[in-house]
Amino acid sequence: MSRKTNQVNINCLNCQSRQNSHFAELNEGELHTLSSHKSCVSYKKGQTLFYEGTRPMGIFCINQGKVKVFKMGSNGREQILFIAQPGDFLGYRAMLSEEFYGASATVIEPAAICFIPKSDFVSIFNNNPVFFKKLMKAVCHELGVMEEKLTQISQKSVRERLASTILMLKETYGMEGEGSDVIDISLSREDLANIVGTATETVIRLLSEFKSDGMIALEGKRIKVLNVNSLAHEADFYA
Amino acid sequence: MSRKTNQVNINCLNCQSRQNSHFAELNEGELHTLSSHKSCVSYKKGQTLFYEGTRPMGIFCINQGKVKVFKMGSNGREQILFIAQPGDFLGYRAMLSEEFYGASATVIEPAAICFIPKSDFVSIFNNNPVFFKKLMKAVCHELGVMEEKLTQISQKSVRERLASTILMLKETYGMEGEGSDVIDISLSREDLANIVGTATETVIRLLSEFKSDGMIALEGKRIKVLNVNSLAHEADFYA
DNA sequence: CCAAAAACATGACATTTATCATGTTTTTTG
DNA sequence: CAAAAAACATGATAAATGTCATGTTTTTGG
Repeated sequence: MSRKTNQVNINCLNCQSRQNSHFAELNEGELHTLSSHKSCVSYKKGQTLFYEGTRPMGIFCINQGKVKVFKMGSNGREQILFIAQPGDFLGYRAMLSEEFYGASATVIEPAAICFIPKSDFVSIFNNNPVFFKKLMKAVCHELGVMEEKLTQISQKSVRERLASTILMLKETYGMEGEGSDVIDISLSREDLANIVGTATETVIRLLSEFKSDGMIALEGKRIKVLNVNSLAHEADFYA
Repeated sequence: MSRKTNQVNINCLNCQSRQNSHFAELNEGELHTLSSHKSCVSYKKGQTLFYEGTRPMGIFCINQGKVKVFKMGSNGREQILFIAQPGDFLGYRAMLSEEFYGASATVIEPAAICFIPKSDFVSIFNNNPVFFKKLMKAVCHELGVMEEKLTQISQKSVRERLASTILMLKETYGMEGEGSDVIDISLSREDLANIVGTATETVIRLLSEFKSDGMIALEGKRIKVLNVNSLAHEADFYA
């Protein structure tokens, strides 16, 4: 029985992660529909939820852990589009546009993730226009975010983008209270490079520079932000 | 009366451009709603429909002409997100996510464009779930396209992106039948650079190279595609 | 717990691409 | 139509970044 994935028992009704998700305001009946055919599984780092080019069969709802969503370029390098965390769900974009997955999703921190078949998900929003509108609003927002990323990557230097990415990671994955300046996410230098859109060596070099300049500290592979202002300056939030 | 814009009379019911738009399948009553408070205006090259950072009040429906949608970077260079043509409508993304415009829209070829107030547009999809779903599908598709663009701009060289852009422009704006290899859109070298995400001089230089290599011909500022295969090769559709 | 693999780090170097300068051609407009 | 402005074009140069090579450290798996 050396299975890599294992069933886990997660109840939508009292799922903590649901509070931060688009599912937050569903009623009991709808939650029951969601649960009726779902399967919940624990994943190890490195396991893949779905691959670019395959057909979506439902959505992945993240209860615990982190997942990178990325496209593979012809040079074999990944471009990470975003990093999903508990409360996010994945795969609905391709499902709603009735296309194959445009990206792959791989676990980067040990995760518990539920899979909800397409039909159940569809029946929720078919019967709940308010939910569907919230979903629409979310997708539209996402599109705006992606347009902003495109502009950044096109116009800013790697140095600026790295500084900006570090600040974003701190905001999004920084810990609460004490140690809130430590970026609490296990990202390899390669993954970081694939967010920024550059070579791994370049990220390593620039991190060293930022460290010499006292803007960050490197605790193993964790990054601690020491000086938000000068990082923001590097990120060209003014110039 | 030296007004730069002039009213024009466009009837949604027999609007040719509507056939290629998301409005294609609306019924007569819905078209009447659309028309009830709309205003239709002709625009000259260079006029701006809306500015990044302002509040959307409705949607712009393009009857004739072409419009570039772009974000302004801190360096003052534009990043063109896409070029809208008859049948497209603009501004609904920000409206649906209830945000300010994330981009500006400026006419690049003489245009006739209708403005439909938010309330009329909203009432259409509030009463027509099928239409709303089509809209959702379109936004999701757009998001996929934008993710693809992000990956391209992050991973491909300027040369590859220019070749790829030329092929895309030919597909999208090439003329019908005779002369289908001429890109029928009035784009300055600067605009082209702002699509590709590079400096104007670089585009000019690369166009010269492509010309020397017999892949394109330059007829004034128009680009004629001579060899699709070698352009596709430059665009790295294989390697 | 040890060997193997992966990740991290740094140097040397080549290449791409941006920037600046300058001149020509085309387009716009009074 | 002529002057002015904008767009196009090309050269010279510098800076940013990718690539390759190599060594060290950390992590992983049997």
